[in-house]
Amino acid sequence: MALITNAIKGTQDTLPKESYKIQYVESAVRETAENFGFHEMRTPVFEHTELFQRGVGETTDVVQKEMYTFEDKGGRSITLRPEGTAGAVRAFLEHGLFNEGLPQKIYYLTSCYRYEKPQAGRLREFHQFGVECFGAGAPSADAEVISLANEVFNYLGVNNLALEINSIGCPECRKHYHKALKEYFEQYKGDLCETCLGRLDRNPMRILDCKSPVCSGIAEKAPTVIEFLCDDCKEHFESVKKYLDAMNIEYTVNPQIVRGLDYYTRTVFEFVSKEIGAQGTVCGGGRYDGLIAEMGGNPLPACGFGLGLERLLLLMEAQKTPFPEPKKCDLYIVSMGENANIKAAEIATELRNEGMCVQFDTVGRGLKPQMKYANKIGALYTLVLGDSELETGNIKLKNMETGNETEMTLNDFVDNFQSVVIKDAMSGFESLGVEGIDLADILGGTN
RNA sequence: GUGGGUAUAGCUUAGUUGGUUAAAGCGCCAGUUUGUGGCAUUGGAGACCGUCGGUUCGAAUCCGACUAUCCACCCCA
Repeated sequence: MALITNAIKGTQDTLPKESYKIQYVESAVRETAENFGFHEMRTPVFEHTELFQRGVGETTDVVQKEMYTFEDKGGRSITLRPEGTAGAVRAFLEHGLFNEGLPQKIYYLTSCYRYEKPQAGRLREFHQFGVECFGAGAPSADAEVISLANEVFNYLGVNNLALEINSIGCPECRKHYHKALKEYFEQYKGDLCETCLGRLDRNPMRILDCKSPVCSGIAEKAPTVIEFLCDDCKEHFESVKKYLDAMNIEYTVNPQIVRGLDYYTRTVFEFVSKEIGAQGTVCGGGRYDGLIAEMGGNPLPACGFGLGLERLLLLMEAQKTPFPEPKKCDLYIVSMGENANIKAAEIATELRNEGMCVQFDTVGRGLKPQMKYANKIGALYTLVLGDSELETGNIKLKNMETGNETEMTLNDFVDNFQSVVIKDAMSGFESLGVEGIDLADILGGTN
């Protein structure tokens, strides 16, 4: 296939027949975030490369080998954001949001870019819903963001997600832990895999994450971070758990969780699924008390998470989670001849202004193909408009589901179509035994 | 970056031990019905069989390289 008709490796198109699903997910996360008092922040897709080097951490894989970095025409090194937190912190500092009352609770829905080899649940362009809670150091903040993610899953009806939490402590207790880990792993120096040997000096915590059976076997008996937490960190972690219990959120403590971004401190967590392949982390996050100071601000605690929308969609597909049906065409006007088509345009404009979805012929086809098309797009009603209708002013409105035709004058139709549709929709719902219909829903939220 | 699988129409696939015009279903367009969709039926459009090279009288089929894609490692959402 020609280059220009191929999307870039690791990117995806969302086609019109699928887009209602992602729109539904987006509206769900927005609504949930707003209910928690978080407000949207939008930042540019690209930033100075240094921002991510500093924020995400020079030694991380993300920075070392996965960034889309290029030089712009002014000679600046620019990078497409590989994650959302660094840019959010930058904007927080740049606009002095710390002066607008703490905590500042923000969320974002953005694309992220990482140069990785694509596989199930891993793309080069992917989309994240993320939240950040700036200036909140109490354990209740950790629980709050976890709870927000949890509510998103509840809202969407996603289940079988395991919440795993851990505390990796503050820099002070981690220093002691690193030392202990190194001592432990050095006993097994001969057995560790090559990558883990390298990790031994740089960051022994990563060995805990190794998937090699030998290393993970050794890691199983390694000392856990939790044993090395200082009193403050220990108390913080215990308190987070109390909040989670109070909020009725199930979790397991997994001492093996080590996040790959350098900025995390204390609480880290993941929501993990076994149903979407090897990349099972749908949502990951935690506390990053050192990051704001690292970026040049006055020290402020913070926490947040990132949630992969593609992975969430994969999970919903795997679980056959129902999506609300997308809005269909209320009326298709089958027109014959130019005069009728012009009249159709006039009627369509009027009804569209009332919030109805109305379509008419733009191809120049005959009656039958137009009927077929109306059927294909799922039009609820059709109305045939030809010379005789224009002359007499009488029309037949056809309900495409039942096939019933109702005779009326064209003027009556234009005035009353909206209420006809509503009445039919109501009776449809009643026959299903559904109660408490919100009129605004039926009208597509236009009133 | 390292492995493994796959590559035939828009989609899902068939294609014999290599044999001449590459097949079907769905979808698309149109007719059967001079003004009424779904069902049925008939016809039509649509594929240099991923690309390049090799073996052969002859390659969708065998071999090689490349590319793309999927899955896994690594890492992460």
